[in-house]
Amino acid sequence: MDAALDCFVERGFYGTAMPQIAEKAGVAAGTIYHYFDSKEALVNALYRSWKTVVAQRVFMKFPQEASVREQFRVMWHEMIAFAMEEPRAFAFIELHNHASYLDAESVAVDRNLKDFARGVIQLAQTQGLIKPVDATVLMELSFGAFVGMMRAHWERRIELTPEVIAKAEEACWDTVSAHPGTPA
Amino acid sequence: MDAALDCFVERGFYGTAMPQIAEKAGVAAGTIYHYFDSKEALVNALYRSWKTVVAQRVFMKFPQEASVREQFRVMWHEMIAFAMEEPRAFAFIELHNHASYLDAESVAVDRNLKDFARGVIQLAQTQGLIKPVDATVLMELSFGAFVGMMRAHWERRIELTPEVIAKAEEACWDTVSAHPGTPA
Amino acid sequence: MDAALDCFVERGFYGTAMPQIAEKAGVAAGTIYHYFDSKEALVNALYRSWKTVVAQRVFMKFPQEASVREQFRVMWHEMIAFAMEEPRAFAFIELHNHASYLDAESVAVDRNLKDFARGVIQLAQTQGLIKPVDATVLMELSFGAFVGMMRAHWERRIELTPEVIAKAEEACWDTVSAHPGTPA
Amino acid sequence: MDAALDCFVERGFYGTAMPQIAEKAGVAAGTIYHYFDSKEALVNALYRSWKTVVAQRVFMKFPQEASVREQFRVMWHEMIAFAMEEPRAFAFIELHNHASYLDAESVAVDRNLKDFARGVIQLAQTQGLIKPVDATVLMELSFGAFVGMMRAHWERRIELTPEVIAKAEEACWDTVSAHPGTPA
DNA sequence: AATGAATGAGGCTTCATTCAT
DNA sequence: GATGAATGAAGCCTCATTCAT
Repeated sequence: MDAALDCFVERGFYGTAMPQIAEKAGVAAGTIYHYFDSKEALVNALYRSWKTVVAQRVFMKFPQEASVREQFRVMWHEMIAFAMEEPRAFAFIELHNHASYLDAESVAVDRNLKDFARGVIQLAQTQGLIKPVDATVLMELSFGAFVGMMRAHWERRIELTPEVIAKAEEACWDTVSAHPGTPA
Repeated sequence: MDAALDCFVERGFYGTAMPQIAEKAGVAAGTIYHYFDSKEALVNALYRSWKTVVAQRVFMKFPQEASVREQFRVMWHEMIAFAMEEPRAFAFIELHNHASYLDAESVAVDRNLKDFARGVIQLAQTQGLIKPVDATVLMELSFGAFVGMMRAHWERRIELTPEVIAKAEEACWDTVSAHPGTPA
Repeated sequence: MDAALDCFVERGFYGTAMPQIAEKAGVAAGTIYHYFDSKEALVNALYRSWKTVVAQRVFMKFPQEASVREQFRVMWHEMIAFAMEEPRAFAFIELHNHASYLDAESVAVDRNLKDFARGVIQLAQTQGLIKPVDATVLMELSFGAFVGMMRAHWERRIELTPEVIAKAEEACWDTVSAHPGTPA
Repeated sequence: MDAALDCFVERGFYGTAMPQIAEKAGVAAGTIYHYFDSKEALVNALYRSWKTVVAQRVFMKFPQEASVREQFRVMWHEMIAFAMEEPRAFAFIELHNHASYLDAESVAVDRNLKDFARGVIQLAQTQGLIKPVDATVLMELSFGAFVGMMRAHWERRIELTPEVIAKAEEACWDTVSAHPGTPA
């Protein structure tokens, strides 16, 4: 249900009432329960659905054979592209704290993408291209920087032109690179 | 009310019931209303209170005369120190999306610290020490990286040893530095 | 909701709890809110509904062509009939002070009937049949006398036999008549 | 407590909170309980106090030796005078339905004045000066007319000039008089 | 005597969920 | 499959009352 996304983005899980979602969707309140067992089931389905979309995009576009620098760039731009095309979905999955109602499966879907990214980093570390720091830390720093930028964009505190995006990507590469500042 | 912090951290604003807070605080539900007009007033007071603590720490310790590199390091460590000493407060103010219930004053307090950080960055940019990118973007990237790391720490996905912290700080400096990789 | 009438009559608007109404109606408390937005909406709907019933009765039965004396008698007996047939409704709309929660529309409905009655009096004054006193004053005196009698009846301090009613009607006619005491 | 009068007049007994009364009185909430055992005790004390004032006025001024017509006039004007001098007190005791919280003593005080008035009427009836109708009915009609007029005055729907008051008094006399329309 | 913080029951209202249609 | 009225527990908040100061 796409209406649920709107509601959850705006007021969070607990702040959203099922009748509100139903109204925005143009259906009766009871109808939702034909498709989802409960409010939690709905939010988890929504979360998994969008997390999977992101993962699909990143996995599909990931250039296995390209250089690490290029791989980083592609992943980064893919996530930006998603965040720009589906701002509400991005805000929902990344700008809210879901800890208290996500089920095991949703958590697993989330870990999937992060594990993949960490794997890429770890591989690159063996080649000396990435800083010799715990890969999870680097991944979180890098992803956190990205999320921070997108949050500012969501709150209209910055404007993301292609140039800004490119510069920000370089800056994030510097975050993880073993040889930052080196021309791509 | 310190009990409110616990509750809000765990389940967010809408997910927390006033009686829950009262019980955790060991007082009657009605008592809270002697000190706060409403649940919203409470969450705003809490938010402002802790945001102010962070701002105080950063402002007090900020080395006006030191090098930009040193200034960055101090600010970063000051925030880390706060996040480690008051993990719940940090999780509350940075790991949740407060957009729908913060009042104007709370928003202003938040902007205060960010404006300060941006000012520091802008000044350093005139000296050519920081990347020539929109200062807000750099600030959000850097702060976002920090928050991302702390979120991973909060979720026990990474462990923050002094060494990891130092390395992470360097990585974040590389994010904004015009000459990353240069020894401090 | 007819149960609301019972409750409001007995303890007034503020003295009545929604759950009490729900219980008396044999429904759940929440059910009331499918039909009325709030307690105030409920009391206003109830007030308007009954005021309209009274107005309808008086308007329908009003003998446009009859003598003023006959018109007065008809209006008076129509109101008595209503008060006797629907004692709770009458007690609710006339024996309570609604000032603090009636909305504009409810006030308008009320004014409707009083304007009509005043108009009748004013017309009769031009014929010299009614005392040359401000029509509103006469109307309020007359209606007040009626309400006073009904209040005493409600409180079981008097018994209203047909004979008493007829005598009271005559007395009230004397109140407004320019030639009281004249045989009808 | 004079502040209580203001509150009760405006929103009734159940609609008024003790802290509101305390605030308006400029004292602490607890202070009220030094003088009154409960909210009900307070409202009953207030009711009795003012009812007694009215009774005192009427009894004191009642011209035992004068004509019935004069007695009626005096009682009527005495009540008008009270209602004009203490409009809030009058509105409180006569414009609200107190049935659900008045105690036995308060009811007795009320009955006192009405019994007196009825006695006067009954005596006059033996002289053939008053209509041969149940005395209580006549008394309620007359008093109801008075209250109706004062309610309209309270709601600013009429203006009570001395002339209007005199005319209204005559009209009310006609209500009860066995020979209405006869010059005083 | 006066205070006002504290209480906790209870009031109004919302909401996730059910179920007869 | 879809509806939406109904439910009743639970949420936010108020309030009469108490009591330590």
